[in-house]
Amino acid sequence: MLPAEVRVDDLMTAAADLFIAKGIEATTVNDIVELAGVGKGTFYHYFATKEDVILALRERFSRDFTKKVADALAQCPGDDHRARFATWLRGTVEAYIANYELHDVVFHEFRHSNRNSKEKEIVIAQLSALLGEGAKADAWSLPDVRAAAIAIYDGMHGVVDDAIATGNGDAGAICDRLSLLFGRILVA
Amino acid sequence: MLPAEVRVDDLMTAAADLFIAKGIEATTVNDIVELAGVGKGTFYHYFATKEDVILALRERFSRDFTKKVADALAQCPGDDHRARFATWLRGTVEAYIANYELHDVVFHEFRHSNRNSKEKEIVIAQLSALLGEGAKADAWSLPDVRAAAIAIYDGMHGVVDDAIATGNGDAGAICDRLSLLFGRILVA
Amino acid sequence: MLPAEVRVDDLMTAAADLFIAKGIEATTVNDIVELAGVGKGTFYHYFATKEDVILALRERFSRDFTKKVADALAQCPGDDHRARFATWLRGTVEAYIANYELHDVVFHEFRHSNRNSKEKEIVIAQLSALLGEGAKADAWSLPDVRAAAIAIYDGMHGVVDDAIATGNGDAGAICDRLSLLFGRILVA
Amino acid sequence: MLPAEVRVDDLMTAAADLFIAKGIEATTVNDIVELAGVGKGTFYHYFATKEDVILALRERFSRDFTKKVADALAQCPGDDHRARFATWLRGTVEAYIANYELHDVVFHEFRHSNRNSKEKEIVIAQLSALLGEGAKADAWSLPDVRAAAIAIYDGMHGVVDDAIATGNGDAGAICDRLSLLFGRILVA
DNA sequence: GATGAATGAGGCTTCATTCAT
DNA sequence: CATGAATGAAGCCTCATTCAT
Repeated sequence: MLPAEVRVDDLMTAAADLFIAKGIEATTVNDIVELAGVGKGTFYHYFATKEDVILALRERFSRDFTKKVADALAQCPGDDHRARFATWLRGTVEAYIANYELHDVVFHEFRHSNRNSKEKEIVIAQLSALLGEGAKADAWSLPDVRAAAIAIYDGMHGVVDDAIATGNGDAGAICDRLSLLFGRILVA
Repeated sequence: MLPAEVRVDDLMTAAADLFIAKGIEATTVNDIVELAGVGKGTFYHYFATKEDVILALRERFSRDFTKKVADALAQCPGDDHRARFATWLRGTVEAYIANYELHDVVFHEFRHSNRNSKEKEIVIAQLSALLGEGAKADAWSLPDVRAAAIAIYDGMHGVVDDAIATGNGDAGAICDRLSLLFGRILVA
Repeated sequence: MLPAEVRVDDLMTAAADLFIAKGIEATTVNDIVELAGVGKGTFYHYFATKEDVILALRERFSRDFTKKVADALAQCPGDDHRARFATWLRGTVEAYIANYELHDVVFHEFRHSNRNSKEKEIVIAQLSALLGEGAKADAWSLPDVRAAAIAIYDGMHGVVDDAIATGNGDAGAICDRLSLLFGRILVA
Repeated sequence: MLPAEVRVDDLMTAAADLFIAKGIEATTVNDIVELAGVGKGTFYHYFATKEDVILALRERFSRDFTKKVADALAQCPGDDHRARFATWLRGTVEAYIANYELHDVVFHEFRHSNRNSKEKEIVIAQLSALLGEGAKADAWSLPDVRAAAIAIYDGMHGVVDDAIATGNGDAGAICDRLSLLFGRILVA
């Protein structure tokens, strides 16, 4: 009888590992509890359904992701907007590379008819704010901040995915390439 | 006893409608044959497995998509690279808006652990070629054509998704916004 | 691949036997298909849920029951109302004795919040008609035909149950006792 | 930490309410403790199993029921047998109407293969005694006291059920109708 | 006394696929 | 060609009960 948090965490981690390894559908609740080393009832003590773990994983992922980037940004002088963008890009790429497998599985493989998830919205809001501040301070001009944020975010995803797929998974190189690309968008 | 093609088409269309409405997993072969108005055995006459329909749907979607854009490009003078890009963008956005629901379901919901599908590769190749030609003709310069193609393509997807989600699904307005954005990337 | 009716019947009979022997709750769908000698899927080919068999059993029971009594009554001169009541009583008691186990299980053990089932209503209507005709022909008088029908029907059930429980399960003797009792109700 | 009796009573009442509302099977021990506002362990302090509550509920119901009728009868002169029967009828109908939902659930829905419960036997014995005394005193004659008691008791149940179902749940009117009916049985 | 986390056996149901007609 | 009855493996989930705190 450990504290509830420990169990929940064990179960979520076990689930994440299996989802990554075998996919969501192929992973059974049995697999999860076996790997977590608890009884099946325990799973349902903490999660109402199998879907629930996925949702919890999503939230945990987003929370971690957003926090990591926010922490990095906090280290950055508030008025050097280009540096802030570079920091955002670096943090985002690194966080994504570190966990893209879980990201894939949890955000793409499982979509219960929610095209634009709350989670993505948070990330977009974070980037939009950064871009908006830069625009306000005339570090760059942007006719449509939100569209730019989305294009940059999804563009980043695509390029990183491609880098991973083609084996060029080095965060530094990817960031350089993306900086060049997105630098063109962030002009006066 | 209609010609086989008609049957196949009926089944694919029924499947597509159901996949969009209920998702792939929730759609059973029973649902499909019922909507198509044929017996269950007929399904297995034309498709080896349920997966097969999805694959067929993917191919049909890609074929249509690529063809539509290629046709539009064919109308365009080969040396006006900016116009060609505008044409590509317009065609792509329109085709995507017209069928994004099927696109979602068939390309995202079903991923047999294939991060970069053959189909996406074709589209990227098409755009890369266009961008490469423009670069070669000095219409613009591009340090990394493939990265630019991917970023533009995925960026476009994200912005269109957002436009649809927020109810601004007008192709013209979206293209204008995207032209402004991507125009910045395509500079000398 | 036998005709559908055969399978349905096999399954219903197997279910009935098991319900009687072990009770509804204790009987699993597995038990049923095993006894019926079919695959588990076959069960769900014909019945949507386990409850469905119970409902089907109810209807079959009622249909048989009503028909048996109606047939017996058809043999009876339409104007000898006392004889008709005796016939009804005899038929009802016999049919009930022959199948009270199934009756118990199917009508009492399983009640999905339906106090007065459609099935009972049919039987009551049948008896009410008989009593009403007798009253109209002055074979007896009855201030409240429906109440009398219900009291007689449920009273019969109770007495037969008691006879069965105490081992006096002889239909003839039971009918004699009941005739005496109910004869008092059916007076001018 | 209330006195044990209070706890037991809270649990029984919670259970009764839920059994009535959702049925016995559908009611979980969790539901019960939640409604009672106690921990799950507490339930098992006072009841060995879930069945135990049902049994306890049965006994409480029967005790209350029998007592109520016995009290009413005690007010009645011992030699006015018709009045005594009328009192019995009135008390029984009223008690039943007041609690028929619990009665249903506790006596019908849960039957551990006990067709004739000990509890019913008590009630029948009570009525049999009353009828027997009347017969001995020549207030009426009865060839089979037990059969009459059962028929009257079950007949009463049926008629009251019907009255409730058809919305004529007035105890007075029901008793009038039943008096007329059963009065015919209780003749010299 | 009171709690509620932990359990695990076992039930119901789904559904892709086959194949005799 | 077309059908749909038959299958059975496999999954999700329930819930009464226990027991360490």
